[in-house]
Amino acid sequence: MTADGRQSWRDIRDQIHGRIIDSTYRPGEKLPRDEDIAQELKCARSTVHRAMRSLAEDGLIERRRKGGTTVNPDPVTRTTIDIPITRIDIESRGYAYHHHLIDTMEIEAPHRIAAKFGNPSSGPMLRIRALHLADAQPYIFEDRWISLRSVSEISDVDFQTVSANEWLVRNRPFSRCDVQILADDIFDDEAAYLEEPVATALLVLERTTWAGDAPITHVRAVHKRGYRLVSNSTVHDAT
Amino acid sequence: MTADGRQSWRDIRDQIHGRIIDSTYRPGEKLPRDEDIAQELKCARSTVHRAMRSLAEDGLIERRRKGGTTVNPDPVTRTTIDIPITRIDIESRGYAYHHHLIDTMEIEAPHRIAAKFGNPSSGPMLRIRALHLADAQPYIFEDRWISLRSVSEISDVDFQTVSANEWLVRNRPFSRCDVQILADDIFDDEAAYLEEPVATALLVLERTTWAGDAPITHVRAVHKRGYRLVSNSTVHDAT
DNA sequence: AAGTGGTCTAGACCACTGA
DNA sequence: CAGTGGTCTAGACCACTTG
Repeated sequence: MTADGRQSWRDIRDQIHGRIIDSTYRPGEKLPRDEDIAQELKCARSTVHRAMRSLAEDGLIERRRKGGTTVNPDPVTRTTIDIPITRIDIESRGYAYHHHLIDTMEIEAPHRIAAKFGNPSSGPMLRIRALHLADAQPYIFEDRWISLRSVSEISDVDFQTVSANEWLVRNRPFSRCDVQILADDIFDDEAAYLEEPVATALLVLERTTWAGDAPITHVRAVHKRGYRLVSNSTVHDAT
Repeated sequence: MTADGRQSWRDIRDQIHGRIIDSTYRPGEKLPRDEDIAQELKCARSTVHRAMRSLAEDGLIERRRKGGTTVNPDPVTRTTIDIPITRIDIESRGYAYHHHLIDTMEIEAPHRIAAKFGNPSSGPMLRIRALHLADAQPYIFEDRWISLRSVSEISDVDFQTVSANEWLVRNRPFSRCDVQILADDIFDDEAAYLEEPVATALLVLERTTWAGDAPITHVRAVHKRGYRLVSNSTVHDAT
């Protein structure tokens, strides 16, 4: 509620949310039109729209033109995670950052990598393997494939100075990004670089990015034992 | 661009984004006021606002009243993940779902659990341990603590019929949720329930939720080997 | 073809916060 | 206390989609 007695979109959201919780609007069911809700709750339609968008972003409802608004029958816990540039991650924890380039090569991507892009003919790629160190201790091992066709400037970058991770994040906007998180058995070489026993399962992030339909990069980042991904604390200031 | 030649907020967003990429607006630097950008790009201030909100949601810029808009000096890859109700997760993969309640008890939370809520005196809690099965195979082991003070109705729920997971998601809206993702060594009992060797590290999700300041639940969910968390594919339809 | 959500505009006022 | 972003309103029109 604002100072002059008008309803804020948060109020409207909370009221609609309340009706979903108390089953006034049941899972799978259709809500009234925005305009009708606006009239009932005495606010502008755009305010209802703002509230609805918030609920839709949280995955509680689904909206379709002409189809109307329906309550998601299977609510989810939606959380957002920030994956920082590795150097920043390490420095923000108070460690000294070092970056060790292991090797690079230009080859055709093997099928399992091309498949990540959903495109069997993804062309020649630059493969970069590198180790990120925190206070001289291994922290993240990364095995990266970069499309030479989509990112041709990459040949001019000196990866001794800047990590591929940082260069790409800063210079290559992507329009699509897939992230997968898993605990994986690590391979021989990964184990060696991270100084862990071979059989150990560690936290792995696999990330694939595209610009439009063009593949940019796929990276497998194997994290040091004990690493935790932490969600952005989403506070929905409940009244 | 809309049919009648007006700029859509996506156009505006892409133009501003472009200026961040090409260093017209540099990391850490201040952008012009919304109103000035609106004049320059010939659109309404609210359209600029809409574009700015999108960029802020993606973590590219930071906005403050009076302080203005600044380019985030350390961009991140922001991704959202949906954690479904476990029954839905299993069924949507085509397996038969079963739920096995292991045990429940009402006790004061130990310090390590109370600490998750940031509150040493979180009161008496209900601890529930349960196993979720997919086609009769162990899938997720969950060790859950529920605040009896905040969720008093919980005593009336029959956890043979509905899992605590599902009941809470459907009936207890939360205003804050912390999620942590890690690959953890599993404990003796967890290993036994999941039929994995004791030393194995598996994917673990720890979730803590509050309603306002009141703790609701903390759960540690240990996932079957091979489990992958997959991000919502964010498509930023690039032009 | 018609209905519903999505967006844009213009203007007013609020609320936070940095100087 | 003044400046900037945040929100609300009313109205018009667009665009998607379903019947």
